[in-house]
Amino acid sequence: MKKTVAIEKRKTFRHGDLRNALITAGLEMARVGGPDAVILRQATREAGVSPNAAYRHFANQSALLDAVRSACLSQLAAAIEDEMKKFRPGRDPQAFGRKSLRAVGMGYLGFAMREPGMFRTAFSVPPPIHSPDPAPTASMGLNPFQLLSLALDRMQESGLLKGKGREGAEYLAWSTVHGLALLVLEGPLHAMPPEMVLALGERIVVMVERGLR
Amino acid sequence: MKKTVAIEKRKTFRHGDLRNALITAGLEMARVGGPDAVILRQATREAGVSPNAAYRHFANQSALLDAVRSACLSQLAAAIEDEMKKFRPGRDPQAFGRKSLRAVGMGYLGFAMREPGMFRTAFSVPPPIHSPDPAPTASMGLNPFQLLSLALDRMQESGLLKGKGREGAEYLAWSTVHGLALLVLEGPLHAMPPEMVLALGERIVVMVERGLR
DNA sequence: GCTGTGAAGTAAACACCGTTTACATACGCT
DNA sequence: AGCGTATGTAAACGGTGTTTACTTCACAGC
Repeated sequence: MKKTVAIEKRKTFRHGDLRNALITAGLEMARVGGPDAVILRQATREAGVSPNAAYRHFANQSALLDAVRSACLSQLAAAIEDEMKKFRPGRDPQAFGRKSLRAVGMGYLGFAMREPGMFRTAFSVPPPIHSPDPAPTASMGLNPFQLLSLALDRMQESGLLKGKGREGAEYLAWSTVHGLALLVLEGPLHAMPPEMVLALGERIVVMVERGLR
Repeated sequence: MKKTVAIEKRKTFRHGDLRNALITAGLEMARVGGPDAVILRQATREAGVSPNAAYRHFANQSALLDAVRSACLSQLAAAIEDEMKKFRPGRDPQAFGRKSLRAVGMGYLGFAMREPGMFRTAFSVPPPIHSPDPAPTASMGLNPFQLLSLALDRMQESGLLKGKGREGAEYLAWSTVHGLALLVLEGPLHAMPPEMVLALGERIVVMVERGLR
């Protein structure tokens, strides 16, 4: 059986948009098989191009993977945003803060379960630092880390988090959800049914909220 | 410069202990470079044996990696045990419970920082389930998960954890520390100085203890 | 003590991967 | 029109996992 609907041989010598085509192919491979599945030669094959053509657009396969990872991070951010947009400030600031934190946690975890390959790819190898993220694709333009910070800020503003509790709270909250996601995806919790995972997720967000203060 | 002190050509046709030799070589590769660095051919080379000889002892490279991962898990368990052995029951059961939980968390995190390659290997691909672990090397014969359960049991016995709080607490506590370890090892917290990581670790254990109840 | 049988090694090959070097094409600018 | 350069191709190299066919030798049973 042939993959990818048959690659029609293009007529033009130039591809026209090879760089994007490679990223798209890579993204799909990441979606299906995680970071180790993004194979440079395979991407060129799907783009209907010779293997080394890729090197006109990426220094090496690692650079391609970087681009794919960036795309994965964007999708994760978008998933979190979707979850956050369900709530508006309203008249109870504390409830808004809590709901924001919950949205980040569950959006994160939900994406990990819905798109394990992309999630694993997003966090495969070190993106040097979280500050200058070159892919703010999602509509708010914030990466997952910044979305979490936003939620924590809301909690602080509403008085749910006092001064000392706010410092570095990103790291604590993130660690918690990230850890659960990975234990479920590729750790010993692999066989746990999704509804139980989500229940754990709810509980873990509560634990963070209570434990941070 | 030659690696591994020069492989002396053995005189006997049989190697004698090839399986273990391959695991040992693989473990060292994992230590240095993580799961992706355990290369079957390289292992046979270091054992002074032809590449396909490995297939007399392992079905494929994945099977070799499984064995190496199992060894990594054992080392992690041993590191946690070392941390736990620093405390004995004493006359304050609650303090003992708290110290036990802290030992598990910090032992886990400390190993991750001291031996990133082994740690990443230990949790690379799914060990099907956590129950029938074929490598109880550490002296108590408990795997990391079981050591955590033990610590939580102590907290429960001492009254620090009431009935409902105890259920599934393993997953919550583990997620937290595991997440921090991975964010530090291969995530956006890559550049964080170790002392700050340890401080976060202390704080996270407190958060768990307080958040669980 | 001889033998034969099966476990444990070797040799050679295959397909696939990333990457490099040398060459071909055609786009777009002057 | 012509040319420079960005973008493609062809062919090759070394490394990987894996398979197939052959060789060696330790040891059990006569």
